[in-house]
Parts: sequence; structure tokens; C-alpha cells
Amino acid sequence: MDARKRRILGTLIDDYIVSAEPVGSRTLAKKYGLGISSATIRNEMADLEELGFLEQPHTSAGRIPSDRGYRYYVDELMQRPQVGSDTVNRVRMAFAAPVREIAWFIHQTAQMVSDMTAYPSVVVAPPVNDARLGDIRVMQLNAGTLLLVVATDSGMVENRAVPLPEDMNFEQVAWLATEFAREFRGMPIKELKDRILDPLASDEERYHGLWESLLAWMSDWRTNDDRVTLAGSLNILRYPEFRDVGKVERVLGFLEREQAVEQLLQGTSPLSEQVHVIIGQESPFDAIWDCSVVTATYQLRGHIVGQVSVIGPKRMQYAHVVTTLEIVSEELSRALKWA
Amino acid sequence: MDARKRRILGTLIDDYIVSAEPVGSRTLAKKYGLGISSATIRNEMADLEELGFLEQPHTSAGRIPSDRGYRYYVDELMQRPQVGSDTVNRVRMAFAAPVREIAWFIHQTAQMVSDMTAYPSVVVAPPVNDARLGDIRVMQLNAGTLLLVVATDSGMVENRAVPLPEDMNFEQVAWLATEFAREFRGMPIKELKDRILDPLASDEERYHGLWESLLAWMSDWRTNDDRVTLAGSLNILRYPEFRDVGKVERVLGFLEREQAVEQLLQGTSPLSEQVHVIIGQESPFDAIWDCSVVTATYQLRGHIVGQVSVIGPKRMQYAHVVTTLEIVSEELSRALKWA
DNA sequence: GTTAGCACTCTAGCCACAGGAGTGCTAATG
DNA sequence: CATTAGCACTCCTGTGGCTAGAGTGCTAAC
Repeated sequence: MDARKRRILGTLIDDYIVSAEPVGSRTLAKKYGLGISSATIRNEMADLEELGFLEQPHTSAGRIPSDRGYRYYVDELMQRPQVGSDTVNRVRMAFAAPVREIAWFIHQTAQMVSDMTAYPSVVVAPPVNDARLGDIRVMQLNAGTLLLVVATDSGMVENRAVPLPEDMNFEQVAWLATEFAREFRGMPIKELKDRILDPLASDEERYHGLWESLLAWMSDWRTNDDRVTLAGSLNILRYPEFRDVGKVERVLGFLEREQAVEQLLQGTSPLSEQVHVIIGQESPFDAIWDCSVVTATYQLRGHIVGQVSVIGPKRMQYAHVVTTLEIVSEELSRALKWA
Repeated sequence: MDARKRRILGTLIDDYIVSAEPVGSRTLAKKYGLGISSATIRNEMADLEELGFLEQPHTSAGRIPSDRGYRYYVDELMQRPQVGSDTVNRVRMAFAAPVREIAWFIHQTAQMVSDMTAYPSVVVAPPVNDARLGDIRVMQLNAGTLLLVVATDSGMVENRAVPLPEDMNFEQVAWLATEFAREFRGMPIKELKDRILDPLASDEERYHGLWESLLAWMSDWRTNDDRVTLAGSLNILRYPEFRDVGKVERVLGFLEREQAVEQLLQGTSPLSEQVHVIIGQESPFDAIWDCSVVTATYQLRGHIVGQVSVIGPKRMQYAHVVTTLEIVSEELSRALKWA
């Protein structure tokens, strides 16, 4: 893999990324001043194909990159763009709004990333399980209905309307919630479900039931709920590889299966690098075998808690996307420090 | 418009709805036992075309319904299916879950309707403006951040994280929120923004600022926020009229423009009928001119507050959709009574 | 009024064909 | 010996002509 091969491969992929058409030796020699003739390029391209970096759709077409070619491009060849300070500022401004709830940040991020990249974006929210119980409040929605509001110490909030037990009144429930919060504040949510203790030792039977209900509600909080936010999914229709409705259906259908998306994104090795790229068949899910996914992690209080990612055709603007995600994930982590 | 013409028109539309192919006289005579020959049908079809109920894609194709044809079909011809009690039960079960927050019902409804009809579904939530202030709670998310939880008397809930003013502590804000709730409970949300009064007459300057902030937060609550929930948008890809990616983009793009959708659905005359159908160019929005929309209203405390609707190709299963929406909207209204 | 028959029209699909793009190979070149 | 010009070859793509088929409208007979 000498310098010239690298040069050719890089240039070819750059061209294919914008043109979406197989690239021939002639185009390469003419359009980009490589200083060598098309015949030489042909020889090199034949080698690159043998090495598995390029493919030929058919005999008399140009070459397109293989998955391996893209991988090499991403790892070694692509030219990272200069980061304009206006870009960073834009991201910071977006996060600087006075609203500071985590769910809001997640939506904001997904929206912004899909806007900035023109690809669909997926953001995974922090798992509730790892957080600790912060506080609980109860309010009365109407005669028969209560609203429980539960917060974690990391700032996630969930509310849940529940019927008021017939043999209790509002004050009793509110008092119980206060007791509950006092008892369990600071405990990891995932440990709550194992606690079937009743420190009230109350003689009132009805308290026991409600206490256990509270425990149950806490413990299944968001474990089944949606951690995955999808934005800009229509962007996928811009790209010619998705002219075919069947392909669109496969990919968007996959993105709506939250568990799968979560699994895919968490399967990235989070420690080795800040941004991870999954190209085509590197993914375990065949529904997105003609897509690439770029994922970055973000942190909350120094711990990686979620992912921001972008999905698009394999012919993706990797350099731009990687850089964008680096900025966004960094700024998101910074914003989540409640600076 | 004699009985035979009606019969032919109805049968033709029935066939076209499932086949998506222009229907010829031969098909009509053979497949459905109409008791008349294809020649007669041809004559009638020529008349129906002249009357504006049918169209011919080209000379030697069969006929397809015009917008006017669909309109006549919906108003006069379509056979309403028997409502199976299992269907009603399914809807009731879905609404019978112990979670009773309005936002939850909205999502549940959109999801269920798109499942039951195999078309995309759109649900408009009740406007916050018309509701009255119920209660306010404050909780502390962390050192510098508060969470305001606001409920209306009709059971809508919104929470909003805000920074804790530097010169105040949590107890002071909590006290102020309580005062605020006491002062304004029962007042329509939309009137809140006109109230710049400060009944505290407190000498503490900082209280004034927070009081006004509270007012500001209340008054812009959800007016800009998302009232429209979209579910099952991928269903649109099932139908051959949306093979073309450009069409998909137009329609789904429209559905993501919430104000437009809101405007479209609220433009239906809510009082004259329970279910309203918009066919093709009857819509003011050209993005959905080759779609039909079926809309039903639902009630909260006896007032119409929102819409449940379905969008699909003009060749839509009107009878099934209308019936489904009737059931769902009725059951939703019933469920929202907090029965 | 209804229907059989028939000529007519238009489309979709198929085939053959030419043009073009791109390759691989060979031989010449510095 | 690497590079390159030249050329034959391959394969796709687009075009035009053609046919089969579906469906119509009209006329004449019932």
C-alpha cells in the first residue's frame, strides 16, 4: 500500500461520495491533477480491487469502494475539515437555552445533528437504571387521579398519573411519597426493585399496598420506555441509493426498533475512541447493510451515558460527520455539567 | 343518478380500492355479478365520466374514480362494516391501562389507530390554552436547577427545568410557587399572560422577577410546543401510489409541519358530524392532493378538544377507517372522563 | 333499452441496435 | 523497469420499432 495507491483510493472515494457514480480511471486522471496517466491509474485500480478496497459493479463501469475501502478511508485517508468557530458557536448557542431538562437536551441534539449533517440522527438517552433516586413529588390532577413526579439525581424526570386508592386521601399519599423519598434517596434506581422492605412498620394495611406500588412504579421506570430519539429521518430520501421504497422501509423500520438501535450503538467500544464508525456489513443487523453509522458518546458527570449518532448511505460524508459529532458530543457533555 | 349507476360506481370504487388498477367494464361485468353486460356498463361508465365521477388515465385503460367520485362514494355509497365487539374491546383494553396522563392517551391513540388501519395516523392533543391552571409543584433537581411541574385541571402536565436564581434558595421559590398556584388556580391558561399583577406586594425585589418569570413560563406553555403526534408514518410506503420517493417526501414532510396539520384538521367543521373526510384537492394543502384524510374529534369534559385522524392514498379503505375512528374517538372521549 | 361484434387506440413489454464509457492487455518509451 | 499510448473488447444504457393485450366507442341487431 504505497503512497500513490493511497492517494488514488482517497481521491476516488472523495469523488464517489459526492457523485454517487462509479469512478473511472479517466475521470480520476483528468478531474484531479494526480500527475499520472489513466493507464497507470488503471493498473493501480486493478491492484486495489485485488486487495479488496474497490469493487466493480460490472466490467465496463468505473470502480466503487468496498466496505473495506471505506474502512481504510475512514481510518487512514480522510481529510478532517477545519473546525470553524462559527460551528462550535452554533452548537453552544443551541445548548445555552435556559431549559435544562435532560430530555430536552436529547431532542435538541438529535434535531441539530440531523440538520447539520443532512442525515437521519439517533440519540440514546442516559439509562435511568444507573442513576440514583433524587426526589418524589405528588400532586393531585383531579378527584380520582394523582400525578407522581420522580427525578433522579442526574436530572432525569418522569411523571406518571395513577389512580388514587379508594381508601386513601391525597395527604396520606403525599406523606407516604415523602417517606419513600426520604428512605430511598440516593439509591440507584436499579436496586429499588430488590427492596421489598417496609420501614414504616405501619399497622395500616392499605399503606403496604401503596408502598409496594410505589416500588413497582419506580423499578420499571423507563426500563421499557423509549431511550432512543430519532430525528430527520426524511433526510434519507435525499440520497439516490434510497430511491427504492423497499430500502427506505428496511432502514427506517430498523431505526424505529428501539432495542435494536440501542444494542447497535452500545456495541461500539466506548473507551477506545471518541467516535466510532460502522460501515455496511460490519453491522450485525442486515437491515442496514448498505448504510454506515457514525457514533459518538457523551458524558454525564464524567461517565459515558449515551450516544449521539448519524446514519446514512455508505457513501457518507465521513469527515464532516465525524467532526460534527465530535463537537456536538463534547458540547453536550459540557452542557450536561449544568455549567 | 339512477340506482344502476350508483351500483356500478360503488362496485368500481370498491374494486379500485383493493386493486389500485384502473377498472374496465369487462372486469366489472365478470368479477361481480351485476346482471348486465360489459357493453351496458361501458355506456354507463361513459355517462359517469361525463358527470365527473370517473376519469380515464388514457384512452385504452379502465376508469378510476375522480375526487368527486370518491366524495359521492363516501357520502352515499360505501357499506359500513359490522362493528365486531372484539374491536371495541380491543380499543377499550388499550385505554384501560392504569396510566392516566393525557399525553399518554394521545400517543396510545395514534399508535393504535395506525396499527388498526395500516395508514399513518395523526392525533392533535387538547390545547393548553383552553384549560385552567391546576397546581404547581417545585422540586430541586440539583444544586443550581429547579424543576417546575405544572398541571391543568384537565390533567395535562408539563415540566420544565429552570435555573435557580442566584439570590434565592429552594424554599423561597417553593413558597412562591405555592402562592402563585393559590392565586391563579382555576384561571384559564390563556388569561395568565395578561396578569402582570403582583399580589404579594412584597418589598423584596427578587421576588418580583421570579414572579414574572413564572407568569412568562406559564403563558407560553405549549403554545409553541408540539400538539401533534404522528404514528405509523412508514405505513405509507405500503401503497403503490407512493413508490415514488418524491411523493413520500412531500406527504411525510407535510405531516411533520405541525402547524399545517393542526390547521388542516381544525378546519373540519366539528359540529356537523362526528367524522369528516377530506379527499384530494378538497384540502387547501397541495402537498397532500393525492391523499385523503379522515378525521374524528374527541371530547374532554363534554367539549371537543382535539382530533384523531388518518391519512392515506385517495384510494383509501374509507368504510373501515371511518368506522375505526368512530369507535376510537368515542372510546377516547369516554376514557378521558377518568371513568 | 340492451347487447354482440368490431374497428380503433393506447400502453407496456420486448428486442435489436448503436453509442459510450471503461477496462485490460500489449507494445513502445524514457 | 515503471509508465503510458493505443486498441480491441465488454457491458450497460438509451432509443426506436414492433407486437400483444386491454379497453373503449360505435353500430347494428335483438
